[in-house]
Amino acid sequence: MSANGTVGWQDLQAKILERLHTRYWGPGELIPGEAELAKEFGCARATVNRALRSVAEAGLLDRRRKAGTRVAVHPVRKATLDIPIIRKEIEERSFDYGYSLLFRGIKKAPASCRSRLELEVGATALRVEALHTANGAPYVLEERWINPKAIDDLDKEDFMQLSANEWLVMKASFSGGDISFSAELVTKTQASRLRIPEGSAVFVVDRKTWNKDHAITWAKLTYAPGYRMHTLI
Amino acid sequence: MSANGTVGWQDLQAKILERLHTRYWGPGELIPGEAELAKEFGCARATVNRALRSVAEAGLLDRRRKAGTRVAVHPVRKATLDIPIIRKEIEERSFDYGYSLLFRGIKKAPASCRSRLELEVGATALRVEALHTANGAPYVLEERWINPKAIDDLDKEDFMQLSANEWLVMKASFSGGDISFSAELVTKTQASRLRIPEGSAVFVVDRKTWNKDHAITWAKLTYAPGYRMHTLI
DNA sequence: CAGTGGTCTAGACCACAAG
DNA sequence: TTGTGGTCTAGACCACTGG
Repeated sequence: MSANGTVGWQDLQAKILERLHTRYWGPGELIPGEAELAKEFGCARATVNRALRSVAEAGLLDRRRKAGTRVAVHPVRKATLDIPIIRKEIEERSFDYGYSLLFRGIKKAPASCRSRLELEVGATALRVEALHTANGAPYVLEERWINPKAIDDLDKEDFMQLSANEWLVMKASFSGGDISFSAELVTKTQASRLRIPEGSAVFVVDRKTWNKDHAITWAKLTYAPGYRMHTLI
Repeated sequence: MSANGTVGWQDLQAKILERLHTRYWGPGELIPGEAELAKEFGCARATVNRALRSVAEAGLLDRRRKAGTRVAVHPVRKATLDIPIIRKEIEERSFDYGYSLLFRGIKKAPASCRSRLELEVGATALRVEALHTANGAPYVLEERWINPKAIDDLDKEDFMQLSANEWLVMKASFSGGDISFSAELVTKTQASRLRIPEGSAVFVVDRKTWNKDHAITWAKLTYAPGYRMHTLI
C-alpha cells in the first residue's frame, strides 16, 4: 500500500502470491477475472493486470483470453541468470582480473564450427584462445571461433590486451544467442592451460550469438573446478 | 504496428532495439526521455514506458529517476531458465519417465544440511534418495533433506510411487529458493546408482527452497553425463 | 458469438536522486 | 529544487478463443 492509500501492483502481487501459497486458490483452479479482482481490491483493472501478469511470468499462473486465469498445476519456475562479461564477473567477486592470449589466427573451420556459424565447407574463421585469471589463478578458458564475414576490422584487433569476449560486446551488438551449460572432463590441453589435474570435472558454457540471422561467434568457456553458477528464484 | 494504426509497445521495443544495434544510441549514451520519445513516435508515454522497461529488464538499458535512461555500457544479459519438475522435464523430451526410491528415513542431519535448513545441532531430518529414469536409463539422482518441522503429514508419505520432488511441489508451495549449478566428479556410490563409470563428470544442481524464512528442503540433483541445460537469450 | 485478457490513451500524482 | 522515471486511473477498443 502506497502512502497515497492506493493499492500498488506490488502490493497486489503480494496478496495474490499469498492466496497461492495458502492454497486459497488451489492448483488448477480458475481465479476471478481482472474486473472482479479490481472491484474486490479497489483498484483499476490495469493494476490487476500488471500484478497478474508478473505472477504469470514467474510461471505460477496460466492466463488465456476467454479461458481466464488458472493456477498452474505444475509451476515451471523461471530462474534468471546474469550473463556478465568475464572481467566484470571476476571483478564483482573482488578478485584481480587478468587476461592472456594463448592463440589467435585464421584457421580452417572444423565441421562443428561450420554448422554453428553457418559457414561453407572449406571456409576459414578466426580462432581465439585465451585465459582469464582471478588473483593470478586460472579462472576460465575461452575457446572461440569468430565469423570473419560478420565483423569488420577483425584483422585490426590483435586481442593481446582486450579479450575477444569484451571486444565483441563493444564492437558487435547482437540480437540473440543460445547458451548451454554442461559438465565435462577436461582435455589434456585444457588441463595444462587451466593448471588443473587431468580428469577434473569442469563446468562448460557453450554460447553462440548472432545478429539478425547472421552468426557472429561461437564460444566455449571452460571454468576451473569449483566454479558455481548461482541464482535466486 | 497494430491494425489500428497505433504504435504497440512491442513495435516500439523493436525500434528501440534497432537503435541500439545500429549504435544510433551508443554505449553509455543518454537517450531522450519518455515524454520526448512519446511525441516522436506518436504514442502515449505509458507505451514508451512499457517498451523501455522491457528492454531495461533485458539488461540493455539503465534507467534511473532524474538521471534518465542510458545505454548499458556492459550489457549484463539475462537468461531465463525453466525449472520444471523432473517428470515433466523428461516427458517433454519424449522419454518414458521412471522413478525408483533408493532410501527413505529419518537421520541425524550432517552439518552441511543443518546450516542450510537452519537446524540445531543433533537435530534430525528426513533423508530421501531416489533415481529418475528416462526410457529406463538413469537420468538424474535426487538426494534430498527435508525439514520435518516445515511439513505436515511427512510421515504419511512413503515416496514409493511419487517422488519427493513432485510431492513437495504439490504439498508445500514455496516462496523462494536458491539454485546453484556446478560440475563435479561422481562419487563411487553415485556412479553405481547412475550406472556410469567412476570418474565421470556430472552436472549438479543444488537447490534450497523455503517458505517465508522457513527452510523446507535442500536437494542435490546429479544428472547423468551428457546432460545439458539450454536456454535462449 | 461473447467473455476474457491485452493493450493504448490522456491525465495525474508521486518517489527518487542529481545537481 | 526540479527533472525524470514509476505508477495509478478510468475508459476504451481489440484480439483471441472457448463454447
